[in-house]
Amino acid sequence: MSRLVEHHSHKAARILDSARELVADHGVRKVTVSEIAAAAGVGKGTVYLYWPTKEDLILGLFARELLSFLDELITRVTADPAVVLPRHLAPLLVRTGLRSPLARRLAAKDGELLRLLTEQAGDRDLFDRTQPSAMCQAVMPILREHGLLRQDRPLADQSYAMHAVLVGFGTTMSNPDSAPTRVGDPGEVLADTVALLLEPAVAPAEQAVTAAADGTVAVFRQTRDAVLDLIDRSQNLQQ
Amino acid sequence: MSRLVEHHSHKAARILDSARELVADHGVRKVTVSEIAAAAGVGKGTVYLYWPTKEDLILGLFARELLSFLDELITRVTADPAVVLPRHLAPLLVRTGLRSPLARRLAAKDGELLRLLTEQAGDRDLFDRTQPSAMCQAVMPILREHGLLRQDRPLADQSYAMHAVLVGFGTTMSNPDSAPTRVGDPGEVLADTVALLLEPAVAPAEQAVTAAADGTVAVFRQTRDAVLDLIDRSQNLQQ
DNA sequence: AACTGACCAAAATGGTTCTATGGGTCAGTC
DNA sequence: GACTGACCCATAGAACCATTTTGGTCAGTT
Repeated sequence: MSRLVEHHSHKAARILDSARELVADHGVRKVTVSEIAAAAGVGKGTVYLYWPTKEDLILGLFARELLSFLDELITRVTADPAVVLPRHLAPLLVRTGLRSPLARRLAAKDGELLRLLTEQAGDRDLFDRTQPSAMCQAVMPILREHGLLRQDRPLADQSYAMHAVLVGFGTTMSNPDSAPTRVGDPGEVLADTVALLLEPAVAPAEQAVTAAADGTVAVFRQTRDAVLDLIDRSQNLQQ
Repeated sequence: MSRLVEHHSHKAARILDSARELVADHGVRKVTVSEIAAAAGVGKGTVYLYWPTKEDLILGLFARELLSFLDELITRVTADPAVVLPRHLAPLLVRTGLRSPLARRLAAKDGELLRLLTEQAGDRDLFDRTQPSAMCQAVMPILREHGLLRQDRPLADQSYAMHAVLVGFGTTMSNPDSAPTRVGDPGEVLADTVALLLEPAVAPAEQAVTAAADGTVAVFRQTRDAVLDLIDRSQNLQQ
């Protein structure tokens, strides 16, 4: 039984789709519940059947984007454990992040969205866990433990560098005009950068890669569960 | 004969010092010419003896910060050509940038300062030239030409990667709380990152390093001249 | 010549009043 | 039970106006 209201209600699904589109285009502050309802082809009261407040709707929206993000990561890593190799993981994280419209709005400093995400302690905790720094902190030790990272540098330095590289490439890839040169595929440059920086000279055994993939997926699943919990909290109780 | 008015007038020097401090603390919009004059211990009319408008004063301020930045780079590279090695140059650029209060305000999106710097075409050109992307675009080909960069990757990719790394480390170093781990000296991590990423396996000859340093200093001098030209334009004609 | 600060006029600001907006509710409908 | 949209009321925003502020000037002083 799915915990997502849109899996049980077509109208709820349409409300979320409309909300996502409007908020991505105009930002939280500029979008009204009336507009969302109109775009979804439902009455305004219908929105309040599913979400207690506008704020809960927006939180639920952001949480679903995170869910998609995590599901993409989990799906890709489960299908091919080699995806956790830094050269594959870094471009995947950045590319998937860049395809998340609310995350991009957040990165571009949408004040109202940031305020919503950080005013409740529980929500802030989740928000913090989706930042590149938390991802690096959680995942890098696992990669290191299984030999996917070179062993001749301190892990703390490697985590810091990975974080800085993700931030730098994420920022530059989201604003190509700021880049000094045009490159074919920035994701490939990132892959190469991370490979040179972090990967060992000798490729790790397949078993080690698989073990690292399992560990990484476990972390992603934990975060995913926390996201589902937030979604539960933001919806009205289902009958 | 120096083109900087503060080298000829003690009062002009005090005005600049006061302006720098006030703008660094409060931002352009919140600071008045009266406050600057009072803090400098001069009459308000005195400010207009040296600068035609408030805007010109602020532009002159920013230009002087750039001048300091460039002078620091030129001084260090001239003193020790090895400073142009990527492992030394990258931390130098980031550290020196982080010690520039107006540049930091700009990075933190001080709207009024950004508006001032970009509304005149000539000023915008200069502003653009001080961005990391322009620096990379101008300097990387020189390093490559003299063998300071590995030759097994396209130069365009290397420039892009260097830019992304500078942006990522600059952003993270200016906001340590956002980092995943505490590291002793982030500048050292940056140095190591850039060395692994860009430097050739075999260290270049000393002559090559010196030649690269000369070429790099020439580029910095050109930018420096442009900055001096802007300073000239922002001051009242000297008698 | 260098400098000052009173002065001017334009712009900004703060306060008040009035109108518009929008989050949320709920009686009525299907 | 699911849904609707008129309605309510708190808040935001617009318009207006009086006052204050500030960029820039310049007659007078040293």
